[in-house]
Amino acid sequence: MDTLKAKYNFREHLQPFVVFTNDEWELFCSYLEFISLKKKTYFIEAGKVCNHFGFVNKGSVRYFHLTNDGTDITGYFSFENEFMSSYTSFLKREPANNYIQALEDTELILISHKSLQEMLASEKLGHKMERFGRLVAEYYLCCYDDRVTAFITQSPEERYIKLLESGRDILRRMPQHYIANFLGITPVSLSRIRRRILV
Amino acid sequence: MDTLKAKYNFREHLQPFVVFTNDEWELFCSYLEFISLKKKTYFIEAGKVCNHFGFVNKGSVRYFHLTNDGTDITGYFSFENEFMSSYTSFLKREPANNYIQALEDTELILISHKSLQEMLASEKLGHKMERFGRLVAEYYLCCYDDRVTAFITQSPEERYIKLLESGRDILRRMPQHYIANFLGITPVSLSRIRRRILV
DNA sequence: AGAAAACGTTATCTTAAGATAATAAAAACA
DNA sequence: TGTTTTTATTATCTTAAGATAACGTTTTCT
Repeated sequence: MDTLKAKYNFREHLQPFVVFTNDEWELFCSYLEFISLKKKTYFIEAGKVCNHFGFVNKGSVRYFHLTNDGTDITGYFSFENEFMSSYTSFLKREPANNYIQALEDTELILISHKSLQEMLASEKLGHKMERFGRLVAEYYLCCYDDRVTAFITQSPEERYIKLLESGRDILRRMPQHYIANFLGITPVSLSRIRRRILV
Repeated sequence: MDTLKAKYNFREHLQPFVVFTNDEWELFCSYLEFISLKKKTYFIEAGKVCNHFGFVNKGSVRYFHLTNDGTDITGYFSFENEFMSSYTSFLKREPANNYIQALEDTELILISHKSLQEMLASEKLGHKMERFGRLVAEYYLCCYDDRVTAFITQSPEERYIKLLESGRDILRRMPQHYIANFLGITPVSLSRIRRRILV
């Protein structure tokens, strides 16, 4: 991985959340880790504590759950230039209840929990990192809020149509059965919905 | 409302998120507003921007959506000693898509968006308020994450049983048709589920 | 206390989702 | 290139959820 380019790209995509001075940026970068994940390998597995918060520099990942009867249910995706973590596990220091798997060869920029704590506690970066953390959490909170609202106010068909209208990457890049899981239905059911709304 | 007692209680319940020195606390308090909400009145209505983040000192509130065909769908509740806001609207400064209504005579401690911005920008409170905001957002993020996971991995019946096992306040204090909405199903359907699991 | 509203259950009917299996097409791979 | 594997659709059957209405009970209101 070209870490120089990766850093540059990361800084770019951090702008909506935090803008660093050059000095701060150098310090911040000293905490970063860069890893590559081969297709189909795991970033985190259920039962293990997620120790990193990440940024997808290249590639994409899939979040999924394994239910008691062994069914694989996809809950979310992160594409390049998006954050990625088993966030609840990372924050609570509890075992994750989901897996995160690379869907293609993927480059990640990681911040370990320990590094984050150090930055939060540091004189130079602390304040800015608190803000960064707040804005990231708020951003995802709003996303989750939308999603919960969709589950309680809309039918599966309505949720799918909304997703279509949103034009999100998911539609172009993910197989349909993952999308079905994401919408809270079975792949067979989504296939039927698609036929229904075509007529 | 006894604002002295309310402040004391608020400080107590803020502890998991932020611990203020006495000086900081005085300053913080100078930004607070105290209001009482009569039963059935609204804290926020859909279409209006939510300008306050609140804490329920006494009473309880219900969050609900009105769908296009006029159906009222309850999405959430806040009881005493919990936070309360149309958070997405508050954060994004966009019109809310939901209502928040007092279920009984309710006492609220409020922070206006303007006050919060001032605190965040202030020398004395800024850093601590960033952290406070971060921890609150993270807390709710985890709650939402659980809820979304329940929607995609569990059946309505399983969700209800989990709720039963959780022993949450909702069960004791909310009418069943609100609980049904909260679980993403109709009241009639919840009634059937209850009968099913009794046998 | 009496009237009105809200609530929970039940019944009926309709609709759609889950489970499962078969099939065909597309993609991955080796 | 030829072979798996993955994917999407379709069919059948079963199950449960939505819509609606009726009913009795409880709660709220005045």
